[in-house]
Amino acid sequence: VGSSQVSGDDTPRPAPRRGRPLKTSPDDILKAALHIADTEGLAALTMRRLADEVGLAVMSLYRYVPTKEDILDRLGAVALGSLDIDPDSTADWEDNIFTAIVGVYQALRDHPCGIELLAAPHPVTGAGVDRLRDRLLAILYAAGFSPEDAVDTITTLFAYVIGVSDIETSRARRATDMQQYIESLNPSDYPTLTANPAAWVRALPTDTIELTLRVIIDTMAKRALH
Amino acid sequence: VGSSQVSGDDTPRPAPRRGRPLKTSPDDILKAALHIADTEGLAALTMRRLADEVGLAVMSLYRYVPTKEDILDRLGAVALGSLDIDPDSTADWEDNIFTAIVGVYQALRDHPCGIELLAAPHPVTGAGVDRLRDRLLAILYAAGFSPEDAVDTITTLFAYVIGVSDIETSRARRATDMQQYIESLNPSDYPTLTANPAAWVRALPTDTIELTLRVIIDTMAKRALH
DNA sequence: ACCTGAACACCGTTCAAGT
DNA sequence: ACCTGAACACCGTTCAAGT
Repeated sequence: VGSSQVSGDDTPRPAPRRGRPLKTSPDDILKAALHIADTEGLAALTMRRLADEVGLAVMSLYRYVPTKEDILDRLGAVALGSLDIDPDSTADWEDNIFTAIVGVYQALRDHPCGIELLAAPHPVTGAGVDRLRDRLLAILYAAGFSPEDAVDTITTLFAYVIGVSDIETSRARRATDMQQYIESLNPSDYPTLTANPAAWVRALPTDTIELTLRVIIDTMAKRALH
Repeated sequence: VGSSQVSGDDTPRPAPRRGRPLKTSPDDILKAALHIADTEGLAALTMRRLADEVGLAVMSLYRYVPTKEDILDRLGAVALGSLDIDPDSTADWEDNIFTAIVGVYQALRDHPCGIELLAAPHPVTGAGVDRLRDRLLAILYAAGFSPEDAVDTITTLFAYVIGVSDIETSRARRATDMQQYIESLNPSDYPTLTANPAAWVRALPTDTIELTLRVIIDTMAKRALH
């Protein structure tokens, strides 16, 4: 994770030779965009806001970036493609899958905007994400999974990890008013919910998340490998 | 599910007595909003688009609905609150939880905008959703779960169900171009992924979803009840 | 060669005017 | 009593003009 090179890799961008020096770079703009989207949500990512952040006039952004949609594409690639999946050949395939998917989860926690982008109509692609898909499949194929079982397993693991990240970041973004809201409900209408308002806003513990992932892997393996 | 009454319940709205008859009702507006948001996504839900749909000028909407945010609130309540959870007292608590969470999944499939709303910074509340939370907790408390274990179990099940719905609807909305994209990749870079482009766009089978839910319930029960 | 303001078609919403 | 257009502060983006 955490490489400072933020741009997609398949985009050669030769440095300018002469003339006025550039005020910034596509990479810096993308880094600023990622920061805004992660901390304030995708809705806060505005061309005007972004221009402010990098100290440029709005229209100057278009010198570095073709369109806002392109920024979103690259954001998805960065948020989810920054992790390196290097299966440990001495480890169980179960451990390799587990480690990889925990990496995905951590990437989503580091970059909450990744979740919003995964939910968006636009598919999240890019070298990093595609490599991730490819490596996960390779691990499962090597373990004896059929293509269908392998994809179902990856989808199931992703679903869980996306769902957890989704719940956690939307909870985190909306401060603490959920507990107040529960406390304001009529106890006779919602007796069980109001009996313990604090429990509901509790974060899912890491060991529960990891246990669930391991159980999913086990279950899918049993089904796929008879 | 499927009641025709779409409004929240805690909002008494007395019928007008005299004067010009109303062109429409808050309920009809909400129904139209739900339709747009479900079929075209939350981003397509525009006050202007909504006004068109109900045959009103934009500003006339504000006679029925205080603000767009209020519409979104009610949308969440409708999308997720329309299901009736009535635990069968003759059945296992496991079956009751399973049935309820499958109901949630179906509600999310019927109303994809529910997913977008759950990911939004605004919490999804309303009588239906709160009752659902209350009933699920009650089932688990009765089974002997601690408040923390109960909430963790519900969160885990919700996470999975939200993640699956999220993946499925975003796949559905983006037509079929993901397969084309995979086919366009360089096989030497992504050998496993490109070997079977069709497998990736496959929908998660219902029995895999149900198996996963049952396994999660089992696992959490084992942990919570020693 | 790089940067930027005015302008356009959108968005939600206020407010005063129409019937 | 109900409906609605003009107007405002936003949004992404085009295009012509500034240095």
